[in-house]
This record gives sequence, C-alpha cells and structure tokens, in this order.
Amino acid sequence: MRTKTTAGGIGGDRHRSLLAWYRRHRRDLPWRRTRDPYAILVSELMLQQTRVAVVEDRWRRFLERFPDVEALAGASADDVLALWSGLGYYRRARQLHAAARAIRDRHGGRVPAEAARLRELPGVGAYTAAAVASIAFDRPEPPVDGNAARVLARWFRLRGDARSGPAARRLARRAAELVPRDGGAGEWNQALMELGALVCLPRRPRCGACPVASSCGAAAEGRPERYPGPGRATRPVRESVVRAALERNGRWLLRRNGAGETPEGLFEFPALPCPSGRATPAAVARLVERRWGWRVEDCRELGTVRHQILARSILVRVFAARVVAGPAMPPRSAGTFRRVALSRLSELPVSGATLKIARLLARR
DNA sequence: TTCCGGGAAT
DNA sequence: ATTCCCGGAA
Repeated sequence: MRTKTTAGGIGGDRHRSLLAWYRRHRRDLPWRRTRDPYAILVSELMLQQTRVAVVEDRWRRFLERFPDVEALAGASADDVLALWSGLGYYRRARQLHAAARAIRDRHGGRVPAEAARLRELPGVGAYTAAAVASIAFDRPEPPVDGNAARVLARWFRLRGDARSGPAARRLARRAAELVPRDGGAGEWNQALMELGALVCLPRRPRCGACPVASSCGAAAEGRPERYPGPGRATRPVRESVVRAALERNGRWLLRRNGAGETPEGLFEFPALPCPSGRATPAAVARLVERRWGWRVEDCRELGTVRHQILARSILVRVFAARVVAGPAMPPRSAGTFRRVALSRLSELPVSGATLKIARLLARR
C-alpha cells in the first residue's frame, strides 16, 4: 500500500518532477498562448473526442470568424456548423453555440469561473467544466480526461473501466487530492494530460522518458499498458451505401439531412436506396431519374470512401453523373436540396464523408 | 487494411 | 446503456 508521504504530497517531488518536465516539453499549442476564457472554452469543446492535430487549425479559423462570445452568440446555426464541418460530433457545435447564447444572456457575456456554473452550460460536462475553471481561472478543479485517467491509473495502480463506475470515482478522488489548491492548478492539470498525450501512451508507454516513472506503480510492475483496463467492447458492423454526385452547370447537388437523419441538418451527397452490391452506373442513372426526376449522362463509378459512425463502419460507393434535363429542384417530399460549387463547399455545414467525396471529385 | 482513442447527453 | 465521428497508429 502506497502511503502519502511528504515527498509525494502537493509541492513534493512528484509535483516538482512533472511540472519541470512539462515546462520543458509542453507543446506550443495556440490555445496555450491565450488567457481568454472564451477561447479556452472553444478549445476544450473542440478537443472533446478530437485530436490536437485536427483541432489546431480549426480553432484558429473558428476564433477568427467568432472572436468573442458576442460574435458566436449572434451567428446563425449554419455558419457555426460550417466552421465545424469535418470535425464530427456536430451536436458539440450546436451546444457551443447555445452555450455562447447562455453566457451572453445569463452571465453578462463573461464565461463563468465556477465549475458548477460552467457545468450548467450546454455541452459542458464534468471534464470540460473542471478544465476551463482550472486552465482559464486557475481554480483547483481536477479535470480527468482520457489522458489524465490513464496516467493516474498507472501511477496509482487503479484498474477498471476509467469511464464510469468505481474505477472512475477512484481516479477522480486521486485527481482531486493531487491538484494544487493555492495556485498552479491549470499548469498541473495540463502537465498531467500532456504526460498522457506524449509519454504515458495507451499502447506503448515511453517509461524511459517519464519524469515520474520512479514513483509509478505500473512501471514498477513492468506492464504499464495493462492499466487502466478494458476499453471498447464492440466491433463496428460493416455497411455499404451508394451516393450520387450529380453535377449541373458546374455545381453539385447536395441534400440536407432532415430530422432523424444523421448528421441532422448537414448537407451530403444524396444517398440512393440501392443494394450496394448491385449498383451499376445504369441502375444509378435509372434511380436518379425515378427518385428526383433528373435525366443524367456519363454516369460512372468514381470511387469509394470509408467513414465511421460509431458502431458502424460504412463504405460509400460514389457514382458521378451530369444532369442534362429535369426540374431545377426535386419535389419537396424528397428533401431540401442545394446546388453548390466545390469552391464554396466550405460555406455550408457538411459531414466529413462529404468532404472526402468532394476531394474525390476535385481530382477527377 | 484494420484498430483504437476520445466527453457529453439522454 | 446507447448515441454521436474522425484521423492516425499499428
């Protein structure tokens, strides 16, 4: 049983080693160069379930477009979603938008500093509330993200599902014990998460480079990758779908997903109700005409695109064709369509799969 | 080519 | 317990 000694307590050797490592090795991320709570809130919302490398560029563009709470709160949902295109989990964008409006309407336009108040904002859970409170306001709150959970699980040999249940509670308690109470909470929390991101890796931890390996329980056991415990259980089911890229006068027809279709409200190349295995250019051309009334020429299979929607792994077969006759827009019952040039795709909210298909079309 | 990591809401 | 996505490591 590891007991809490002076050396291991707050301000002791463990803290000093990790903080020294962090100051030396921390990545120069754009949101670490600002103290603006709004900018930090945006970064944390984006970083939920999304890697740093992807978020970096998106965060810059998002803040350029919506530099403060007021700008975001006053924006349209479509504009916010357009800046989010390809990031996935589009609910986060709607929630961030709603959070900005709540901050404007209920907090006088200032991001609240209390974790409890932050927690009330849409899209802000326990982790994000603690992260913003500590990083932007230096409150002694302990955010436990996947990285911190893994570091703590190994450090203190806490096994089990880190995402919920008793193991998650033990991790939260440890994190709360460790966070400095009189300054430096944000720095400490980021150090813990950075260690998880750079050194205490899920599969092949680099214990040789770890500043706290000498006090790490899992490293002492020699099998650190066994912590925290079992991860995802189910394997994704494989599916296949056919989508039509229809061009008319240099513009492509996109359909907006309706209620119940995911991702809801985003534009995608329209799907066809065709058993993917039997899709041929002729069959696709026939379906397009029957479904939307468009007569097409030069129908051919352009290629395939893969994407994941949680439990499903979807293979998209893309057929491209030129519309030569038919209505400007299909009947209302077929959904909402829009004609858009590839160069203007970034102005619309679109899914990642749509961006992939657009890349396919661009280098045709 | 497959596999895996990563928060919040309901 | 289930739903939401994507990119990069293996």
